[in-house]
Amino acid sequence: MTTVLVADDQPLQRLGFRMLLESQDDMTVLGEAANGTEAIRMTAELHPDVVLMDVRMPGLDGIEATRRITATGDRTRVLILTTFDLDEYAYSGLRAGASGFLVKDAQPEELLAGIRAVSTGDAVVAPSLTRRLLDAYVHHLPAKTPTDGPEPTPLDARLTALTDREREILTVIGKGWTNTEIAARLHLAESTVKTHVGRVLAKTGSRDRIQAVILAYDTGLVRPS
Amino acid sequence: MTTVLVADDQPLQRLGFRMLLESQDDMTVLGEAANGTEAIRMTAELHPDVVLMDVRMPGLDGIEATRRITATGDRTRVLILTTFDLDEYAYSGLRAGASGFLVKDAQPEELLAGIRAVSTGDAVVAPSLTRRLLDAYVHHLPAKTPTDGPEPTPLDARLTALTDREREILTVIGKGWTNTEIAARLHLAESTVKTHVGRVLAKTGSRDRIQAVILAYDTGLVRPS
DNA sequence: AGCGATGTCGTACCCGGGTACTACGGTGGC
DNA sequence: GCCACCGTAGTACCCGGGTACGACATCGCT
Repeated sequence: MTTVLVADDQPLQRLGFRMLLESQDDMTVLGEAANGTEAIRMTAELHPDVVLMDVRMPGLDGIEATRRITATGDRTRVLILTTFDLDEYAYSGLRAGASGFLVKDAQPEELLAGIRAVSTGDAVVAPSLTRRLLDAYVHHLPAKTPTDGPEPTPLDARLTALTDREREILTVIGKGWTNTEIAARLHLAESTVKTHVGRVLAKTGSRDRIQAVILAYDTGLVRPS
Repeated sequence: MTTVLVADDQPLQRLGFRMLLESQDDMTVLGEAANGTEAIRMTAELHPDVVLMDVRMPGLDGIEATRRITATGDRTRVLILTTFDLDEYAYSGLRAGASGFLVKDAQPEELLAGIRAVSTGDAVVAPSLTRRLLDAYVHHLPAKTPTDGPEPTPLDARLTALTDREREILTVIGKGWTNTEIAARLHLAESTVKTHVGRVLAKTGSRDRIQAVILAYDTGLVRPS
């Protein structure tokens, strides 16, 4: 059963979503939020699998709400919806940690498929956006461009939020050390290690140390031996 | 009207495919096969335009069935489906004469588009595979004419001790999947997953799945995303 | 026909990992 | 002087991971 929180300032729109989702026997709507602040509070309270997040809302908008929700390291995934396929929303939304970005005029089936996808950890992007998103992405990727070479460590944005100590912890996590080993070799109490690890997971949006290991490799913080 | 034969050992999966295909007014399902042998027999009998072929089936598997079907010189095209984007399957599948190779968790639209494509003689490959497939191809281009060397196994010695299934398990461990997720996506009991994981750890000399993740990355079994 | 390898599923048990708190000393900035 | 941040440490609790069994079906090989 996928639990969903609907965040949209339009009551009628919320009702539409609720009707659609409740018609599915594998989905249930935990609640409705009318703005970003409510969405954050209700997410912390109800822990839905997925938050259906409208971009335009009075007060705290959907992008900022997404950023704060994903920053908690909670298991909740955010699927952003907007009326228009404006690029800047998509970019900032996905950078804010959203698992997906769809346009509101999509087919109901697309929306449902999108919710199911993000609930299992996958990501979805509206087809109308995919191409432009990919273009922008690959424009940032290539190491084979002869122009700019001085990029040894383009670390993931998620790593910049870490303190030095936390990055150190992430490094040894990436080496496969257990909490006990970390405590022994760094002359710390195991409880302290747990505190650090917990903060690293929260800040990087990793659900467990395995995800953190993968992140360490993907960002190059730890290199294959 | 495109006629399709569905070959998959999972009744539920077959039902899903049938529902999807029958909902299209330009497609119809001629029949369902639960293993490779049945698929071959029913293909010879019904002459479908396309066979939707699962890789993993009891008895004769999808790859071998594909080989025998395409060897008949019949007009029937084979579109291979698998749960994972495992390279060896793709290689051997396409070498077996398949017209396409898609992953099961693709969007229904992708699947439908794929069926229509192969029915008209085109070929389709899952986006997640395209890159590696191209890499492999260009790697085969320079001066090498390998007739018997389809197995690029520079893998760590510890990996050779694993069975195919166990290597699959290690791959998804490397992707950070939990046992519960593995069970769900591979249609296995969690106890079975635990058994596999335990054997993988024992054979690779890993004390826990974190070490296994590291091994998967170090050997290149899983590549940084 | 028998046998080993492989894949599947189950139960029972223990332990490390992760969370949710609280707490306190040091340090640097304003 | 105060406060935000950081690093340290503790307790209590729950759950997923890993281990150790046993069991059964299929398949390939001899």
